[in-house]
Amino acid sequence: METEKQERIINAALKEFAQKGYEKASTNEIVKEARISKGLLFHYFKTKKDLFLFLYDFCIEILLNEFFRKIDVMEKDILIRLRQMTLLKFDLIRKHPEMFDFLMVAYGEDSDDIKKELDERNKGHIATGFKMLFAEFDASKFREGMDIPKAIEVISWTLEGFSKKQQEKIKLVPLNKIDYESILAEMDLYLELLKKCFYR
Amino acid sequence: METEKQERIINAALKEFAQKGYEKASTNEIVKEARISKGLLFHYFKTKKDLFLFLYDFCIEILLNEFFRKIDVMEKDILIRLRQMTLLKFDLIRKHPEMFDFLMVAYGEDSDDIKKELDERNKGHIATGFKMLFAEFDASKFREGMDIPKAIEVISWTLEGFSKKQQEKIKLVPLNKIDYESILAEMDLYLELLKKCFYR
DNA sequence: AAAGTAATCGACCACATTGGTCAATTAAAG
DNA sequence: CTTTAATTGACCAATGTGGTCGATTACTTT
Repeated sequence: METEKQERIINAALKEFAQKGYEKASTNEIVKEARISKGLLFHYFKTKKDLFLFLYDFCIEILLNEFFRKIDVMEKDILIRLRQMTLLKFDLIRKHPEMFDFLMVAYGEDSDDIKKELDERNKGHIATGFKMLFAEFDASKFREGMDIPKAIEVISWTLEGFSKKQQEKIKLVPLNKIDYESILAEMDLYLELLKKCFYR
Repeated sequence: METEKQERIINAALKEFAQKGYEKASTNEIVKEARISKGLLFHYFKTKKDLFLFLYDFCIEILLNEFFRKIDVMEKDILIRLRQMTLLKFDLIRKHPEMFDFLMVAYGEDSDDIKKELDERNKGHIATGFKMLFAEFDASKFREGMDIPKAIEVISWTLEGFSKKQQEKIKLVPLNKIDYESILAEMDLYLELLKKCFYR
């Protein structure tokens, strides 16, 4: 099958699911957007559920792989590591916005039809990866008497809050002229502030 | 009309809208849950839209009023003020969880049918209230050379992140035995940490 | 060229659900 | 006893659903 048609189907489906969630998403809309017939869609994916779960695995595979491949586990400075993770996240959103949106919606999905399958898959991903990200950092950089786990949480929440704020701003601007440099610079101001507070 | 029946209708509608959003919410489900006839619902609220907007105004009135009535605008210590606001939010969620959930969903609603009306209303609320909350605090408490607006954002994001974390925990526990004291105590640890960093 | 096979189509289906109506019944008030 | 208000639920046209299937097209293989 031509890869271009494949892409059309995948993109159409991602978009539809991301926009409306599993149940409200319409296979009719998907085939319309992908410019294929109803029959073809159900020829390749036997059911709506199959389609959804295929997309899920597909996106996880790509996004998570890219994330873990690029991350530098040798970096022992937790502040830099968190900064790096945030940057990676930004990149993924920029490069694969549809996949990212889809996964976000899938994560919050609670339709009985797919909940079980989704939970199973998540156990693997979440448990496997995200513990590793905070392991073996250099605790000696923190000030004495500092509650380090709490400090790390504060940093994470700050980065998260900042990201969300930027994400909302970006939605209102034409994509071609977004000044990533200045966003990055601003983020570093927050990190500098926290560094002065938390580090020796 | 009996207040008890009123409450049944309101609660049923809040629950349904909060659960499924405006469009997916079913008037049939609402009347079933409220144990009234279809006709009666549309006798009081001419359309689904009317019902939704009534609920919105109803909840805003109650929750926002309660919030602004209880908040102490004389408190000049921004850390204490933010702490207070978080506590108030906790209280509101505990006392009116359905209303809170409903407003959260309503806030993210983007159905064409109601978007216009919702935006109009929001302009008023958001603009009016939330600027005031950060006005006239005592900036002299901060360390010299500190970027105060950024510091305040960090505090806000921390409180937000902490709240969300607790909210998720709470969902998994039977409501009767939640230890609010210890949650509060833990929150104060974060605030203490930030105070040491940001204040003189 | 013929035969076979895989890709593709779109009309069609049975079914569920929707927001909303309305003539009729019951309950309350004057 | 009459008037008025509250309340019912069967009913409606419309829309949309996920999925099927026999027919058609396009491509290979013989």
